[in-house]
Amino acid sequence: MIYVLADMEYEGVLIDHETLKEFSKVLETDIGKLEKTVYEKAGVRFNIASPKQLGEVLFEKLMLDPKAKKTKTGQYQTGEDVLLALAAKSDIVRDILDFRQLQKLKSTYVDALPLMVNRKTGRVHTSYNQAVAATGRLSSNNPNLQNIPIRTERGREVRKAFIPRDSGHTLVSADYSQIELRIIAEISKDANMMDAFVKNLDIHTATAANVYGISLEEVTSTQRRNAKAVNFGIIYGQSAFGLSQSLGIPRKEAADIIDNYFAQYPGIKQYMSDTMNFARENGYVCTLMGRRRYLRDINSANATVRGFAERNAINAPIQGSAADMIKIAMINIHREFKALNLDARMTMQVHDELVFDVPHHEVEIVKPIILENMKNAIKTTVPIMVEIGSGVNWLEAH
DNA sequence: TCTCTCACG
DNA sequence: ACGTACGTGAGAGAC
Repeated sequence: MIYVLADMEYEGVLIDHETLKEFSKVLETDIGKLEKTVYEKAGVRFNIASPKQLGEVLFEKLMLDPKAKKTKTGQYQTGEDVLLALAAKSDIVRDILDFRQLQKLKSTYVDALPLMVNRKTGRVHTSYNQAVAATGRLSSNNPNLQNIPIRTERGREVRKAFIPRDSGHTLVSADYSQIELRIIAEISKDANMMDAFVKNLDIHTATAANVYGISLEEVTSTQRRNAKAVNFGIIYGQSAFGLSQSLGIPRKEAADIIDNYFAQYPGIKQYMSDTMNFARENGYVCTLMGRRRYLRDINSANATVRGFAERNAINAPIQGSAADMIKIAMINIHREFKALNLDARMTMQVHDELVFDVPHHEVEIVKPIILENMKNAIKTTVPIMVEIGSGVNWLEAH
């Protein structure tokens, strides 16, 4: 793996300066407008980027919430969830949320990435760390290329600035579909969930049909949304409280959904209790490939501390097995590219996605190599699906 | 250097 | 009564 990562780091990625420079100006203008509006609505100039000052303005001057909560250091909480709850009745809060989003984009990505370009190569060279994440995932720093925006319209603009090395190349991106849910199906051998993947169903729709006892065609968008939240929450050991918070529904309703979920997927319930028992007796848990995560707090007398360790015990084999799988795929793809003397290069890894810089004439050669190696990295019963695309920038390739 | 916030899977 | 979903890295402010 070291050799693969070294080659990726040396290779680096090309950034389109002009796109980012232009975007930075646009953001600066928009941020300036938002600042002005916020000052007018607040009746005072202050540093919006300071959580301390912002909390005082919102909760002492404007009295937006008499029951505003404070952090353990005595500051008002001004996190996104807090502000979103106030946004419905206060347009200054909506402006502040917009300000935050744009400020983050500008300072963390749009202005910072060009400064990371290497003088000699003209490219950005991240570091991939193999021994940071406790689950076996990689991490990336200087700069972090594993958290480039994608969820919002304006965030996606940043991805357009990640481009091939020249006009003779194209970016190819391949990502695993629902890899963690496939792995929990594989590890738990739950018949119902395996069946959904074997039939290549939309897993969240299939889960909704199971949980609500209806046919696939009858599933509403709300039911699918609820099922999706449970599918994700389960991977992390989420409680009824947590599910009710994330969906904005009563705790009783969340508890019913979870009960139905475990009734439909008894193998997953079994996996969770087996894994916790294993951890209690052995002090560690294992991935499919035998990687261990030690859990020193698994038998702690402190329920909160123990709860954290228990959720780690459930999550680590899932997240860690997915990490093992993509690493094996990377080694095999790297080896095959070398053997065939290809000019295509692997340039980025984002947990379930690989990105390549490929000469046009090699695109149709590398696609099957990438697909086969990603799908077959580890022998599984559950089918593993990979989506692949190409384009003139990272957003288009995705 | 710590805290808070927020970007990603 | 308490806390409540896992894994990261980075920027800005405050001290």
